[in-house]
Order: sequence, then structure tokens, then C-alpha cells
Amino acid sequence: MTQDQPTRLKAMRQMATQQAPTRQTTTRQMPAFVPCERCPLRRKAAFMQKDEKEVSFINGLKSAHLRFAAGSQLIQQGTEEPNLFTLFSGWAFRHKSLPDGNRQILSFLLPGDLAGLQATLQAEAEHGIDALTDVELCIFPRRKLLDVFEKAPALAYDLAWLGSREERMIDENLLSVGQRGAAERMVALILGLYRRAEHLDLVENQSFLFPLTKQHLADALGLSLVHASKTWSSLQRLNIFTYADRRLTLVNPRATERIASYFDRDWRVRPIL
Amino acid sequence: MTQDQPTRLKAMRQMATQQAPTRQTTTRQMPAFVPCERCPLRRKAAFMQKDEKEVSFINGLKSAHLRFAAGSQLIQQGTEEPNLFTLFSGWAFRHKSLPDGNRQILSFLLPGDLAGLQATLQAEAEHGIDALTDVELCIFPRRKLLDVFEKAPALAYDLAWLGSREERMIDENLLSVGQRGAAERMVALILGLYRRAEHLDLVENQSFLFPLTKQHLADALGLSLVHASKTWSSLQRLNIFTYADRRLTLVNPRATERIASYFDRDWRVRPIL
DNA sequence: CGGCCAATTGACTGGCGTCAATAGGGGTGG
DNA sequence: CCACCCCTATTGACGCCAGTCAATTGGCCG
Repeated sequence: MTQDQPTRLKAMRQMATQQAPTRQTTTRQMPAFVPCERCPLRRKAAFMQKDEKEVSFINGLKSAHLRFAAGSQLIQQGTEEPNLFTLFSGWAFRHKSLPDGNRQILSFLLPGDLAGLQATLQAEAEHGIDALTDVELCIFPRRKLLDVFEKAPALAYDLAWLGSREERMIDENLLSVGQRGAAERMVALILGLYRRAEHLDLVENQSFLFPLTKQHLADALGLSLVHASKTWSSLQRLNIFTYADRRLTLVNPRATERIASYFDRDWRVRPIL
Repeated sequence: MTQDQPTRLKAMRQMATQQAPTRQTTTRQMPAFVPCERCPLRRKAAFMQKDEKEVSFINGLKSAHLRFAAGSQLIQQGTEEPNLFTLFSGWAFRHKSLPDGNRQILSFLLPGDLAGLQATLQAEAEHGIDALTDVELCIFPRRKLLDVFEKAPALAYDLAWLGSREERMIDENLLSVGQRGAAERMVALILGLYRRAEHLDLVENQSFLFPLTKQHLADALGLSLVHASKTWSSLQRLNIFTYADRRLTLVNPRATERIASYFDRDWRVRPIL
């Protein structure tokens, strides 16, 4: 604004990331197609249990089951995306960038989360989605969407429900980025991911896989890389959590929630496509 | 975080606002019921034109047409809300607060916008909605929602579409708050509102009603009241816009867009309930 | 071994928050 | 009709949180 040209050259990082594996260059191996009727994910307690008929209808929508390597661009900002997908395994994140290269991570995706709804109902994606770890996706072509609304109203309702859940999570992130200090913000993010992982039975002994780099943290929290790193260290010094082997262990989740003014959302079972 | 008790006592402001007109105390006058078939709003070019049958179906959903005074709480954070509504006239905003009283404005509502979708698909609202000006609402009881999905798939699709539109706007706000500087942020917000107003034929000579107080600006942008005020003044000194009589005039919208890295979204006609 | 990348840490800077004093408008009551 | 209050806004002084710059380390890989 004041200084126009000498923009914060975080753009460099962006360039670097750019040449990271893109969709094309990605090893897109061919795992076995997992039919929804035998999907281990949807059997988890976190998800709504549907009757056979509905599950097989969903299976009819599913056009492929793909695997991508960590770092792959699953959806590219500014392109038209003909599919939506449910994350079958792994982590991913939605993000949006400014022309100067600054990137904001909008939300994280965990197994069972549906992605591309926004992009799908609109014409083209205004955000990108990248794989944070190796991932597997259940692909649904978006042209079948209208069918869903016409032939399976209950499913359509689920779709809308998932969209609204996603929006609530972004609301929370916006609240965080706008109103919490750096440390509180980071704790709130970690707690949110912890609770979601917990709900998917991904937590053992208050410890879970935490694949974010410092750069991801910074981009999600609206902090600089350096400050994110410092905040991270200070939280460890405060004995909020420990980190080893890509696994993060919360020392005292409930006490930590108070510190960050974190509030548990309602964790009712949710639909899964 | 570091200092727990001496929280930023912006809470005071909150208390003050609290005793402002609440839903109950609000003058909730009884304007004439506007049947959807004769709704002047939905005729605007911004909205999808529907056939008679669908419009009368929508009218069947509409249970009331209410007016609220500026400052009224339309939906209260943490309560169960049995209705959703379309904003028929006036401005409103969604917001979410931390226990220390800090408030984040999540998005603004202009005529034709649907509100309460998130709150409605879930059990209870995790955010509040306040009237920014005097408003009129078209009320739809949420228990009729399932009906919509079962009997009017096209309408259900519209609903989902509107939800996804809302999410895109929040994405943009999150990007702004997380990655733009104070001045860019403010310009981006103003431009966004300007374009939306323009689309509703609410702009004349690059000037439109701008009912936000400095406090609203601060809360929407994640800035302090004081800094928001200073940023506002500096933008005027830079001759970005002028302000008089609650009306804001953009001196050069297109040039201003470049300053703020603002990008026009796609302005296709959208559904309205 | 050398290059690349994520991460850490210190020193310095600057943007934004906080405190505080002041001004102006609108409503209300003496 | 003016006094008084409350609320919104403005402006300056000061301080701190977070950004920037830069040097260093350690892991991974060719």
C-alpha cells in the first residue's frame, strides 16, 4: 500500500513451492478401487451409518479412487475442476493466494471431509487444495451433482450440511486470525486438529500425527515463518505440548483449551459421501 | 496467553453494545406482508428469474415479513434459531465473539442474501447476526427445509449454491485479515461492499450508502478501533474515497482495485429465496 | 562431500495496539 | 434554550508484538 513495489518478497517461497510436485508431475499411482459398500472409513463411529441402498447409490457416483503424493496440487486456484472428492486417507489443505505470493491456508482436510463443493457449485475454483501427506481420494464427477439433488434428496441435504460445517470451521479460523494473539491462535489451531483427529480415532495417548511444517502453520495463522517458529518453541517451553517423530502430544488438552478460549463444537456424527 | 486475567478490556465496549436494543426490546413493527410474487427485490437483474410455480412455492415457505430497527440482534450467538431469512432490505452482519468480548465480524449481508443457513442446518447458531441499518426480513421456518429438499430439488440446489457463495466470501475475508496490511485490508473490504451494492443498483455516481461505524470496520478487519480510524483517515488523505452523509464515494474504483490486489469475483445472476 | 531445504535464533525495525485527552452530534430534561 | 450526558470519532504519545534480515544448524539426497 504505502510501498507498492518492494512487496514482501515471501513470493520467493511461493516460487519454490510452485516447482514442487504439481498434479501432472505427481506420482499418481493406481490403488485398488474401494467400493463404498466396503469402505472402512465410513464405518467409523464419527460418521452417519447409511442403509445399503444409499451407500450403493453413493458408490454409483464414485468414478475413481486415486492416490497422490504429499505436496501434490489436488485442485489448482483459478482452474475449472470437474470433480469433487472425499478425502479417503491423509491430510490436505485449502488455500488462497494474493498476487504477491502471500498465501493463506483456509482450512485443513482430514479423512472423510468433502472437498471441492464451493468450486463445484461455482464455475471455477477460487482456491487451491494441496496434499499435506500422501492421500487417497474418492472422486465424484460434478456433473452428477444435479442428479443427487433430484434423485436423492437426503443425500443432497447431507451435501449442504457438509458445506455448512465447512463454513463453520472457516468462521472459527477467521475469528482466530482476527482476534487472538499469536500463541492463542496457534494453540487453537492445534486443538482443533487434535479434536478432529481424536474423533476419527487417530489419537493415541494424547498424541497424533502432525504433518504441518512451520510454513504451513505460518500461512494458516497469518504469521511470518519466523514468528510462527518462535511461537511454536515458546509453547513447547511452556510445556503445552511435545513434538517428536512428526507426532504431537498434548500435555493437558482440557487445561489447554482454557488457555486458548477454545470451545468444543458439537461432535455429532456427520454424513460422509 | 502470556497474561491471562488482564485481558484486553475491549469487553467494556461489548457490555455497552449488549444493552443496546436486543431482539425483545426492539421495535418490531409490522410491515405489510410482501408476497414473493410481487417482490420488487427479486425482479432485479442481479437475481435469477424463476417461473411462477417456483416463486409461489417459495411464497408458501415464507411465514412472515418483519421489520427490525438498526442495532437489533436478529440471531443471537449460542441460541437455537427456528428460522432462516432473506434480507429484504437494509444491511446486517454476522459476527462471532471470544469470551473476552473481542468480536470478529465474519461477513456482511445485503438485500437478497440468505442468512441462518449454517445455524439452520446445525442445531444452534455459533454466531450472531445484527442489523446494521433498519431491516426487513422474509422469514422461513427451518422445519420446512426438508420439504424443500424433497419437493423442490432445484430450490435445494439454489440453497446449497447460496451457502457456497457465502463461504467464498468468508474465504476472501480470511485471506484479507491473514495476509493484507491494514490499508489494503480496508480498501478490499470497501471495494467488496461497493461491488455488491453496485450489483444491486445501489450505487450512484460511484457513491453508496456506507453504514458501518469505525468499530464495525475494526471488528471486520481485525484491527483496533483507533488504528482503523487512523487507516480510514489516511485513505481519505490519499484521495481513495470521500465520505459524507453516511455515503461513501470511490474516487477511482478500478485504480483502487489494483492498490488492494482486489479481484472481481464472477457476478453471474444468483438465486434468491 | 556439497547442495538444498526446513528450522532455529538473535538483532533490529516497524506496524499496530493501548492509553488518554479532546471534539462534536444528538437526545433529554431542567 | 441551554446544560449535560452518552456515544462516536479523532489525534498524539508511547510501547509491544510481530515482521524482516541474516547467520547458523542439521537432515536428506545425489
